Amino acid sequence: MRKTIQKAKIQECLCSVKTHPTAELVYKEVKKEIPQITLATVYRNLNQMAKERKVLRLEINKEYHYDGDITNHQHCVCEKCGEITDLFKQEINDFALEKITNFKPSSVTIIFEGICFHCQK
Amino acid sequence: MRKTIQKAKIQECLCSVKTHPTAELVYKEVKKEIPQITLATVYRNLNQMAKERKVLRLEINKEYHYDGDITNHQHCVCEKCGEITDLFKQEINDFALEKITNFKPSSVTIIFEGICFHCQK
DNA sequence: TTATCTGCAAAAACTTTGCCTCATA
DNA sequence: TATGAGGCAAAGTTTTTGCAGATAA
Repeated sequence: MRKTIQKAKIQECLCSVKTHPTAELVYKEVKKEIPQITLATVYRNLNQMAKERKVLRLEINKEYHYDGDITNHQHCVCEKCGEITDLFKQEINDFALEKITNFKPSSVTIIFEGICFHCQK
Repeated sequence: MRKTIQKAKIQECLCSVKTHPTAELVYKEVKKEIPQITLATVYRNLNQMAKERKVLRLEINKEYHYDGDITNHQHCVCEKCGEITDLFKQEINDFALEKITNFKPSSVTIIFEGICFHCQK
């Protein structure tokens, strides 16, 4: 895997936000600094990085969302506004992994769907 | 919501399998009994049933997979063969829901990715 | 130098939608 | 018989792919 400016900026972009952007959003952001970049390049790099577990890929509402934070955590998705927020409860993952048998998990994905703090008002 | 043969057969199909089929697979199955049925009808009904929480809709590998079992459980997805199996550990969901704050969850989705029992050999 | 990566454009895959007809209630 | 549902075809969205030229090592 060769170092390129595109790759570096994509990773930089993902690590600097907590919004779990889609490839499209990463593209728009990175394009500000590298105008000639294409969506295909963004997809290719994000896929590669996800495969190497350098970023997290979530499937939410029929789109891939990416997360630069690869520490174990969970996600909350608001059914009203669509916002994706993090929940850091390591013990949830630990508990879940403890219970599993007959299957060798390499990852656990835990997603809560519901109404976020703001939309509850 | 009006009763139709299509709807009934789709639900029947989902409830009789443990394979978490996609709309396409449900379509192929139901088509054996209702040859004139279309994929669009299957999608429309599955979406409706998912919204009414009569079936479960999972997003796995960029496809919707449907589950006729709406009791609380978890899913294991094999990274080799793609098989989706159920894991019934109610306590995992309970534990997860217990830990959550500032968010009103209506559902929890817990997916383990890894290598299934068969592919481990 | 050479193998990998990017940009561009086109294709692919999955899902939804519009419109008209049919059938349930 | 009135309205919701299905069939058909087309469109929409998101993601992937092939190829030729560019670039990192």
